[in-house]
Amino acid sequence: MFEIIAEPNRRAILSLLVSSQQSVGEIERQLRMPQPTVSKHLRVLREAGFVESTVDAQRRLYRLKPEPLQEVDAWLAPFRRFWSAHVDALERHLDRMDQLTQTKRKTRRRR
Amino acid sequence: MFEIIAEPNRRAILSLLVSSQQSVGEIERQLRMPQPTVSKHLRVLREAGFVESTVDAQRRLYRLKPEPLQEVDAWLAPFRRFWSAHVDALERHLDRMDQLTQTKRKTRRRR
DNA sequence: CCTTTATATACCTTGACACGTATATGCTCT
DNA sequence: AGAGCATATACGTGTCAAGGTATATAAAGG
Repeated sequence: MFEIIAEPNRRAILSLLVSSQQSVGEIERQLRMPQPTVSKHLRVLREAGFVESTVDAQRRLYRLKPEPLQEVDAWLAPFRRFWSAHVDALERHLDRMDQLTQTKRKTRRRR
Repeated sequence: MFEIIAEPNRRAILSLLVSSQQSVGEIERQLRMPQPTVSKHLRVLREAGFVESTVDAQRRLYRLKPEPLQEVDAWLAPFRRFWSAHVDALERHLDRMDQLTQTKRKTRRRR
């Protein structure tokens, strides 16, 4: 999963698809990427469940599937807790600084 | 950035550090990973700004830095919008189904 | 000082993967 | 049926990164 989105071209493709579905040719043109490259990355993305495709005559329309990226999001959850805890700690620290300094200069930090 | 967290051992190290700072040896033991491997991954993580270290006698204590993972989180933002839009669409769809069926059977989906 | 402990680095080998080029598959339209 | 377009796949090549083993650096303690 993480290996998949480690590849810059694949991330570019995913970012393209977030707005709407696209054919291979459209992706190829917008990203200025040789067609076999696009097809191969799409294959990887499809097999990993990041995208799915439907047939439209000779074209294939690719669109995003949410699940894998949601798992990435889920993996990030503990870290989000970590850094928001840090912001809290920083705020408490600043508040304490505030307590200490407000006796000297009579201004107060806004909340 | 994405390349960094694509490596499973590095993700394991990051997950360890989310609870509290750890020395190289502690990481080595908890993850059952040879020491040079740990050191090399920590170097990569440090140079990419995912962790920082302080010296404690012969030990080095490594702790998380939030910024890089926050950037990953930021990259995910558009996709979060994408899939919550989809949940919304699904809900609207179910509500419409509800409208259509409630005339036949007199029960109503709970909100 | 010398040994032990903790961590970092050097070197080598191996495997995976991304790319380019060429070619195959498949659909459409005349 | 044949030409042309859209997409997929096959193959050969180069690069890079991870792992293992050995060794270097450095601090602690007797």
